[in-house]
Amino acid sequence: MWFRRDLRCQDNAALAAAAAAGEVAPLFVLDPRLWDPAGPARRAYLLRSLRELDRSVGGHLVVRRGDPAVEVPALAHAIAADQVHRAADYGPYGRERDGAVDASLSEAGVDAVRTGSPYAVAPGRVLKSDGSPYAVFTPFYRAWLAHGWRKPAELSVPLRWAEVERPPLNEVLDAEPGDLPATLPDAGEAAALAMWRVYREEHLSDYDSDRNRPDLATTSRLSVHLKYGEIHPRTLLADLAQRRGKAVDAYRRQLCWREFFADVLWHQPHTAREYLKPEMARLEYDTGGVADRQLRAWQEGRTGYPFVDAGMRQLLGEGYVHNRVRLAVASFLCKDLHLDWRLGARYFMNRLVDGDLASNNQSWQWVAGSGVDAAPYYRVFNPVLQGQRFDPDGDYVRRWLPELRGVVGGAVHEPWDLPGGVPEGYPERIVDHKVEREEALRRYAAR
DNA sequence: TTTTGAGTTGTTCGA
DNA sequence: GTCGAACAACTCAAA
Repeated sequence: MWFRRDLRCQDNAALAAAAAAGEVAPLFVLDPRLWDPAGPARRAYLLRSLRELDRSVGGHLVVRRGDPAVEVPALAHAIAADQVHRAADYGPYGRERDGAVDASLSEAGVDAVRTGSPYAVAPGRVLKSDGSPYAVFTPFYRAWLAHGWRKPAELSVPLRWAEVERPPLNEVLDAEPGDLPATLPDAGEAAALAMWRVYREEHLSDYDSDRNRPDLATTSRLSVHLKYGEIHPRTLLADLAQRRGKAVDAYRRQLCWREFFADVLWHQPHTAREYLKPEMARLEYDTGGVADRQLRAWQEGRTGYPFVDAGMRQLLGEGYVHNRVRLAVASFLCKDLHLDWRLGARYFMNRLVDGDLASNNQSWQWVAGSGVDAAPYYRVFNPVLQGQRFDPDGDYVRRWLPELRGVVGGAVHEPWDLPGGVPEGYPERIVDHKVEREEALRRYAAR
């Protein structure tokens, strides 16, 4: 069983298929093509998740480093496996890699068996009546619901792990990188299931009303666990099906956004890095020394707009940002600083512990007006209003900006209006939102 | 086949 | 303070 982005044993269709075929040797390949660009937070998290997976598979996990097209057939040969099981991967690189691995397995006379995917509905399966893919979310959502999905996968026979000679995991796994966020979520399947259980019972019912509130703990924070497949969306959907209400519908709808973006990437792999709407690349962007300094201020959470800065400090501190705040900081980069969305997307992918190529890049394109079902260009987020609306008491801002902890209440969103002026140590605004909003509208209209 | 109307996570303005 | 319109353009499904 070749584990990739499905680091779990429960509700794992590929693992169930492997178990049904006989003794299973669990394998993970640390692939430099994925490891190198992952950034410190995801590297550290993956190492922790692999240790947890090793525990789940009774200490039998084999970890190898290198090109999967070499390492997977090599292990298959060494233990005389007749099948290699894996789930589907729908990313641009994953497709290419899996094709190469399948080819080398086939040469070696080993069956490559593909079962399941990281999604409830595999990308490419939901199509319009004319056979073309959806480009708007709501119709996709309706068709996705109508399409439906399988029940969680169950083992038909108990798992039996093959005894494979392997060096101790500590000798194979790298030391954790430096430059880590101060806190990372607990890794592994058990942690993911526990998170979901608590969320489902205690917070889900508030999801509809409070999910946009970064000051409250009202989102499930399962993104990182979904990213690494420590829990399958089908597991969540099966639980949701037992419940009724607007909160349940809203949560299911958010899961569908993840599937929608994966579907878009599947149909148009180049959108992982490039504009879905190429004409948007003609937009007039700021470049040069000032733009570089402003990008750095944004990255470090020193723009002078508290809601934006709190988000960027949360990214540094946790490798995670609340979804509402991701929208606000992304809008700020694109519309207030007039920078290319790809700069923001790249930085996010470097720092996020839950960084998912499809969700990250399609969402950035949505904000920039270049994606599917994109925000209209005149939809410019006002960082002060967003703060006042979604962090009314300023608790979220104070949590991440120690310089502003002395300010009471929602006034913290406009530190320049405080009686004593901007508190010591907190920067003045690097741009005037009112001016830059007009400038953004001008540039988008002129495109 | 063509038309029509709803949809898309926001802000600002003026009545 | 509240509310609807305006801010484009385009997809999609129903009529």
